[in-house]
Amino acid sequence: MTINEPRPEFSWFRRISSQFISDKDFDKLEKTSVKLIFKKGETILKQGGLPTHVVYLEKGIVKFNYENESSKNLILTIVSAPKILGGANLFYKDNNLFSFIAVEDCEVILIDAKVLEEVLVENSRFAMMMFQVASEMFKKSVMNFISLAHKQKEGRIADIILYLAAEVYNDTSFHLSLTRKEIAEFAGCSTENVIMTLSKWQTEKIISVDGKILAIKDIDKLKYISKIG
Amino acid sequence: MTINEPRPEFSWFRRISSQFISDKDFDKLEKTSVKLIFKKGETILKQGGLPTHVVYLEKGIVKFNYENESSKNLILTIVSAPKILGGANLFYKDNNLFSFIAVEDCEVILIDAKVLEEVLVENSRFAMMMFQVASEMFKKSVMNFISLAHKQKEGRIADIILYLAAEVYNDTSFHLSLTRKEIAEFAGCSTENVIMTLSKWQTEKIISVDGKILAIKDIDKLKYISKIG
DNA sequence: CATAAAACATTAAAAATTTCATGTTTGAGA
DNA sequence: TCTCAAACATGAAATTTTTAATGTTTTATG
Repeated sequence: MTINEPRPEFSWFRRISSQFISDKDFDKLEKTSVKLIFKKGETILKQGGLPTHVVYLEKGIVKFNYENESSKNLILTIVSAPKILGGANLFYKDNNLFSFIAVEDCEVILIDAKVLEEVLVENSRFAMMMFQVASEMFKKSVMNFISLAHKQKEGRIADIILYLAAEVYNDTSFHLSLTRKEIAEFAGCSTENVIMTLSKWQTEKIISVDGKILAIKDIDKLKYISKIG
Repeated sequence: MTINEPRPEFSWFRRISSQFISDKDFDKLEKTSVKLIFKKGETILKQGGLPTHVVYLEKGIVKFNYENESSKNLILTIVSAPKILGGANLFYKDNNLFSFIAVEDCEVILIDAKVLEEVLVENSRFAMMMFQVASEMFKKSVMNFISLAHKQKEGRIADIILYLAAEVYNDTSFHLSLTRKEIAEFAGCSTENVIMTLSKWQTEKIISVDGKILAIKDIDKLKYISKIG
């Protein structure tokens, strides 16, 4: 990670915040924030660490990673910029439940959690807005977990491809920055299963895979697979 | 469901709220609240409905139930009184993601969501507290999902038994109000699997089952099963 | 109290999924 | 550019889990 400009940008965050808090309060947040650049694979915030900062993801893609005692990973969700991360960590005083890891090169702004809390206490409508943002993210992971809990592998992988297209890459054709192994950690199945399923779907012309470029060719069929699980 | 006393009790909720809001604000909440009694199996709040109320569970046990298109149920979590439910619904304006269903006879107080929001906006520390309560609940379901996602059936069922003892019944021996089918819906596996696993554990003297009374006999072994997954 | 429905239970067969073994391709760093 | 590790790929064996078939027990209700 490299320290960059001393004065963060906050463009998207400033725009949505300005309806709720004063310039003075925003300056307070800005002054105590640091902008950092993380390379693909680097850990932005570590599971088990103290939630001293809230992460504003300005650019890039991040995975929420949970590592268990036997070093097996589970990806809870994947999000793309611009977004405020750490909804769970934000108001939760315990150690971080999971890590944030850059899936692509990221620009993030670390906001001092204490200062943010001060501002939230002074601006209840701003606090409510932040809660809502956090709840949205919560909802997304819950929906993924539900898919995971009572669909079979194909339905789960279909859900993930659809989710990536709709929420992360905003396109039915995208440069997949996740490895097969990571998709497996997201779907809660073995790597081989992901590889086999993707190959199968390619021969069935549901998707096409060319190097790292994945394109959904038959979104209706994919949605059908998701539906029947 | 039967309408009971016109004036709700709120005892636990009043005690924790009193540090944050005025008596006047509390009265405002109280006046617009209704106390209801739900019998085992009754739905307190329905999936898909509008989040017009926040539920204060005064007495009883409630399951968070998600029903999919093919009428398969998934239990997200189970909680016991006293507790504020609907953390996700509270700040989330969309339709309810899941239902609250009484697992035992329950006494609940339905708080008008609009009025509560007014009070929250006026009392940011109270809002922060409420969000923290919601986050705690979020954490519990996430931990269950994680267990679900990369443990095998036995590890998952062990996790559920341990969770019920520690968080719901507060005892290693308890009157199990869930059916095997419900445990299966919580563990994300088939009913037969739950039945077999419980029988097996009984012969291995890890638990004892006598009618509806379940007792953990060897908590270390159960924790070991949970750990190795 | 009778009776039907739901819950509980057990087993074998079928299906899904993982593990393992092996090999090729790709990509990052010396 | 060479080299090594990781990613990608495939198939078969082993394992886990579900489904189905069947029967007993418990519980709720007329």
